[in-house]
Amino acid sequence: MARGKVQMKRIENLVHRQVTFCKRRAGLLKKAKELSILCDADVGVIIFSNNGKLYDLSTKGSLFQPILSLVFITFSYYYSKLDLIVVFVQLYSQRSMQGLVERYMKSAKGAQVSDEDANQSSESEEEIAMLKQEIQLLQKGLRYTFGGGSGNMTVDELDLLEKHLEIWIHNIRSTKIEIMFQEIQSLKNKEGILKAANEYLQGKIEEQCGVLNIPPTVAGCSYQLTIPNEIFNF
Amino acid sequence: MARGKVQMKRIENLVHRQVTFCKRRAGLLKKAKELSILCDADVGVIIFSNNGKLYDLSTKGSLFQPILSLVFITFSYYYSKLDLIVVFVQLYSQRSMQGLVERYMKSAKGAQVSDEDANQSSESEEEIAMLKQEIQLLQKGLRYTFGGGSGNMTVDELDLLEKHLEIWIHNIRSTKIEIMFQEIQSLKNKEGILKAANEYLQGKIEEQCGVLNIPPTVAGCSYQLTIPNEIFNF
DNA sequence: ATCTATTCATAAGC
DNA sequence: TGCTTATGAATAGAT
Repeated sequence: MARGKVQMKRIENLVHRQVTFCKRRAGLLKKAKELSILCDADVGVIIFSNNGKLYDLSTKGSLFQPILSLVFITFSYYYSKLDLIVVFVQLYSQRSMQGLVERYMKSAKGAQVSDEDANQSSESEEEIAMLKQEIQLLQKGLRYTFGGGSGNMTVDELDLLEKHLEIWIHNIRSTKIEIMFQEIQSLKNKEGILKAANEYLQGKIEEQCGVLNIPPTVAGCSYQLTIPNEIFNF
Repeated sequence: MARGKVQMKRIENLVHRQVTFCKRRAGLLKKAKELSILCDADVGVIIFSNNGKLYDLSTKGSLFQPILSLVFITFSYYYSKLDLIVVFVQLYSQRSMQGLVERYMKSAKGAQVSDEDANQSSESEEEIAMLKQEIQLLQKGLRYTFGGGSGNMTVDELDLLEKHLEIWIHNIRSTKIEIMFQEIQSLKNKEGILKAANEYLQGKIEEQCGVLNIPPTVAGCSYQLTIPNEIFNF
C-alpha cells in the first residue's frame, strides 16, 4: 500500500508480520463495523492470530454475555423401586456471535439427515415413525443449539466419546432388561410352583377318590389353570 | 471516503445502501483474505445483508464442503419382544467455518455446567455419580458439535422444543412402565388364579377328608405357596 | 506508538 | 450491476 506495493504472500519477517497484523486487524474490524452500521447488516468476524490469539467482532452485541438458556432435557428411566437412572443433557445457547453463527448455520444448509432407516424392520412401525418425527425436532434443536462451553475436544476424543456412549447405552439397556427379566422370572417361578402345587393337590384328590371308589367330584378340572375366567366355573 | 466524507450511520436511501453494501462487502472480504494471507491468520467473516442474504468467508477453506460426520448416538430401549424404541441422534460437523467457529467456541469459554445437583437425593448415589461423569462427556460432545443442518429455529421454537421433549420423554417413560406393569400384572393375575385354584383344591380335599373322616394327609400345607423351596417339602 | 508517502477503497455519477 | 474518477482512508516503511 503505502511506500511500495505489498506482495500478496505471507510476510516472513516476524516483526513486520506482527505489526501488519495489528494494523490490518484493526482496519478489518473497523470496516466490518462500518459495513454493519452503514448498510444495516449483521456482521461477524473471527480472527485467530498466528499464535492462536482470538480477536472477534459481532454486530449482534459484545461477546461473553450471560447465557440465555435453552434446552433442558431430562431422561428418566424409572423401573419399579429398584433403580433410578437420571440423565441430564443441558444445552446452552448464547447471544451475539452464537446467534450469528446459528443464523449462519441455518443459511448454509449443507447437512441433511442421512437415511439410516434400513435398521429395524420387524418393529412397531407406527411407534418408530412417531419417534422419528420427534427425533427430527431433537436433531433440529441439537443442530441449532450448542453451548459456549469449555469443551476442548479433538476428533479422536469424539471417536472415543462415540464408543463411550455406545457402551453406556448398552449398560443402561442391559441393566434394565436384567431387572425386568429377574422380576418376570420370579413371577414365572411362582407360577410354576403353584402349578406344581395344583398338580400335587389334584393327584391327592384323585388318589383319595381312587382309594374310596368315589367318582371325581371335580370333573374336567384340568390342572392347566392358564385361562383366567374359567377358574371360577369348574 | 471519496467525494465527501461519509456519516457513520445507516444509509437511508435504499439504492445507496445496497450499492454501498456490495462494494464494502467485497472490500471487507478482500481485506479479510489479505489479512489471512499476509499475517498467516485464520479469519472468518459472516455477513448478513439487510434482507437476510448470507455472505461469508473462511480462510479454513471454502464452505459447503462434504460433511465430516462425528458423533452417532444410538439409544435403544428394548423391552421383551413387545416393543422397541429406537432413537437416533445424529450430530454432524463440517469443516472450514464450522472448524473456525468451534475453535472460537473453545477460545471464548463463557458457559459452565451449572450445578443442577440438588435434585435427586435418595437414589443410588454411585450410579448417579457414574452417570454424571458420562453426561459431562456427552455435554462436552454436544457443546462441541453442531451440524450445518437445515434447521430453521427461533428462540421461541426452542422453547417449544423444550416442552416437546419433556412430553416425549414422559411418553417414552410412561409407555415403558405401562408395558412392564401390564406384563407383571398379567403374571400376578396368573398367580392369583393359581392360588385360588389351590385354595379350591385344598377345600375339596378337606371336604373329602371330612366326609370320609380321614385325617388330612397334607398336613401343614398352607395354600400360601409363596416360598419357592418349600413347595417340594410338604 | 507516531508520521507520512503512497496505495487502496469507495461515493457519487453515469 | 459495471465503469469512472475524485477523494478520503488505510497502511508500509521508517522513526
